[in-house]
Amino acid sequence: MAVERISESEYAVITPLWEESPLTAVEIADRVADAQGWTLQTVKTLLSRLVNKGAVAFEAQGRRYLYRPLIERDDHAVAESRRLIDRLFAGKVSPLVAHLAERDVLSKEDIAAIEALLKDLRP
Amino acid sequence: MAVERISESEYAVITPLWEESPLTAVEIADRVADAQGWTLQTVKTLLSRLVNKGAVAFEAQGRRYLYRPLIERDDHAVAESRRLIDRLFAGKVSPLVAHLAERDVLSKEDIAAIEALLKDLRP
DNA sequence: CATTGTCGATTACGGGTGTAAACAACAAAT
DNA sequence: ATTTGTTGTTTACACCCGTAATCGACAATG
Repeated sequence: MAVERISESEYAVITPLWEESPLTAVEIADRVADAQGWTLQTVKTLLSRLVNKGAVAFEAQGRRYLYRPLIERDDHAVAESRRLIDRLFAGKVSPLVAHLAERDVLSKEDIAAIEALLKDLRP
Repeated sequence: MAVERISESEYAVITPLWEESPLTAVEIADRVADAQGWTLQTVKTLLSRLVNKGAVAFEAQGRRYLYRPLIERDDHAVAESRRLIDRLFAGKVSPLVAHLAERDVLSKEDIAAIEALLKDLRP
């Protein structure tokens, strides 16, 4: 079953699970409280939506659940990136980089990093 | 007034206007019918939402409207790209390129194009 | 035991989205 | 002049999203 897309808020909630898992709802809420300022209830709602979407699994530990991610962070990042690149740049990455460069969104270090990794791709 | 974000469907409808403008609702519907298969009504709904969002303007020509874009294609592309890169890659482009390279999303030509344009950035 | 706290589950609710159908006004055709 | 078609406008409606409040069950505490 293909995993459904997850929303931006759901992404914020699954992120701590990619760093450490399993975690309880309370632990996750603690980790996102700072950046998001959500109540525990909101985090629980987002968690159950993630479960419904097949992106997160849980296992009961006594009366509470331990959550762990079912999707990979990289898979999600690549899928979302491809969607955007397909839609906005006809599937090519160079126009994206060109536009960002034009708008000075690329730092010196970022540019150097891209050049380095592309160089390593060549046989 | 900051222009609101536009949805994916709205993007599909404004796209023909970036290629040629002004256009009537019927002309736009014709141009997207192929890819999207929407009825004229749907296209009109999306057009009026774009107008409400300040992304498209119209001018009455007799009984029908001539639409033209108010936002730039590049501005939109860059804004959406930045959002994604900020969210998924902490604002850096190199991890994006790295992930795509890893998954073989980058064609030979795409890689060459990126290298060329980055080289030209250097003073 | 009875109260209080805590869990997950259910319900809420306004706004956005995808996808139109219905409507009112006007023009074209008969 | 009446019918028919075409315009934009209004209304629809189910589903997703952000953001919870409420509820019923169980646990902890007194």
